[in-house]
Amino acid sequence: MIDAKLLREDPDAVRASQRARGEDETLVEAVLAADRARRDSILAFDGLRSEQKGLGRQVATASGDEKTALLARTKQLSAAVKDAEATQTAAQSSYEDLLGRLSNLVEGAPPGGENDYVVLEHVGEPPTFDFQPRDHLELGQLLGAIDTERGAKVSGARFFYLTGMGAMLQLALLNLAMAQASAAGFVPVIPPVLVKPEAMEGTGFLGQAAKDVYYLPEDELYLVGTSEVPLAAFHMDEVLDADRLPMRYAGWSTCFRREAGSYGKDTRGIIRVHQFDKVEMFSYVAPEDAAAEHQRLLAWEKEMLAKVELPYRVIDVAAGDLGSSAARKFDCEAWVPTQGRYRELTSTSNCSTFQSRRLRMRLRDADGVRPLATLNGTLATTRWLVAILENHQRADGSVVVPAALRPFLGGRDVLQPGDAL
RNA sequence: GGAGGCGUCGCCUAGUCCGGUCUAUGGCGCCGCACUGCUAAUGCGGUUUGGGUCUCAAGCCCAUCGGGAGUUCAAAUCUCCCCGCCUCCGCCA
Repeated sequence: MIDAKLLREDPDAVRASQRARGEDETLVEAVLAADRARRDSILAFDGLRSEQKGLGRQVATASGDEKTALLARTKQLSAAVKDAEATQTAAQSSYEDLLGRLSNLVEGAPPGGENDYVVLEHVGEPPTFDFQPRDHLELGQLLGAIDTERGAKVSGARFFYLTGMGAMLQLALLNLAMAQASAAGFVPVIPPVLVKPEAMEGTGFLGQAAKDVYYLPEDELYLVGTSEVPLAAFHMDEVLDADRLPMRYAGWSTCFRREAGSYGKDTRGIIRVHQFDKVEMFSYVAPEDAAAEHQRLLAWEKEMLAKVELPYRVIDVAAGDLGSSAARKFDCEAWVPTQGRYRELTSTSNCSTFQSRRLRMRLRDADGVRPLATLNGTLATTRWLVAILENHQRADGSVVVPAALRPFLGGRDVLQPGDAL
């Protein structure tokens, strides 16, 4: 939810943001009209209610004929109050519905759509092989690490088993990420992955992303596509003391995505799957600190990528490709040798005050209570295994384990085909 | 799954049976002021959140007693549904 006051005072800024995203500009007019209707209805209701309360106090102390007369008047008024209240409730909810459809205000993202990102930097060199490199699935099968056939047999397309060293490698990666986050001051969290509609709605995933969300109608619960959801909703309906900020959490969770509309895309291997694991960073900060925190999250992602020794580039995602909650987004994309291109491994979004308004989270400082900003960023996912396997492979199908991961694998420095667990 | 209890503006708490100056009591904490070498103590005042009005502020107004619906001229208080917490019983690990 965007700042209603800003919308009223500077609707052009909101129109410009909608335009940059390629979204409906005329929505701005509709919201403004609904806002006027809402305020009119509040004015009418408050006035009547005030009168009713005054009369009520007189009734309480009156008696006899005087009381009878007062009761007659107040009875009439009561009907008018009921009408006004119904009008107000309707006006309020239609206003909120419209306001909720506006995406967050873009802050500095390049204009354009999916292909209009700006490359900010390249880090590391793509490896050169004097042999024909194998892709991650072939390596995974050689190493007994990835089993997509049985994944499909048991659960369907886009499901897989991690077995043996594959399972261990993923645990090592996620543990390394948790260790880094914890050392940086993040509170480690293992959150619930089934959440109420309120949490899903509040984080902005029931808008344009709704088709990618698993829903359990019997229980009215959603499976989260990222621990961003439970981490953002963690402080729902709370007022946080400003001197406790920034508050940082690192969530480890399984993530579930329907991947509707991506049929035929990345069907091989584990690049795009319905279920994977992820360590996610999440920050609550003062709005004026959000841009700086965004850079810090990006720096922590780069630190993690350096630890697993992957070549990658950083892109500034274009306005039209942002999620509805994000004001700006940076992705780190690792080189995938067999695809000859960079693929997203991390994504960090500055949601400014958009999520905190929807989830009714505020900060309290000397000046009073005001919204706060939320940001999130990826620290490791199952997809990282793709890049690690492919970039660190050797001619015999073995894979060199990056030094930072070895302590989490009992000191093992190479994964060998035929390795016993 | 069955039975019962509880939920009040940071924390604790009065009020709910029997609806009406509840415009929600008191304490703790916190903030401001006064007094005082300093601190402490004491005294006085303030202290939920959201919204509306207003150029801003102050002020004023409305809503808010877990959430929703209902009864009533009037609901913290009565009725129903839901949520959460606790206790006991049953069942399963």
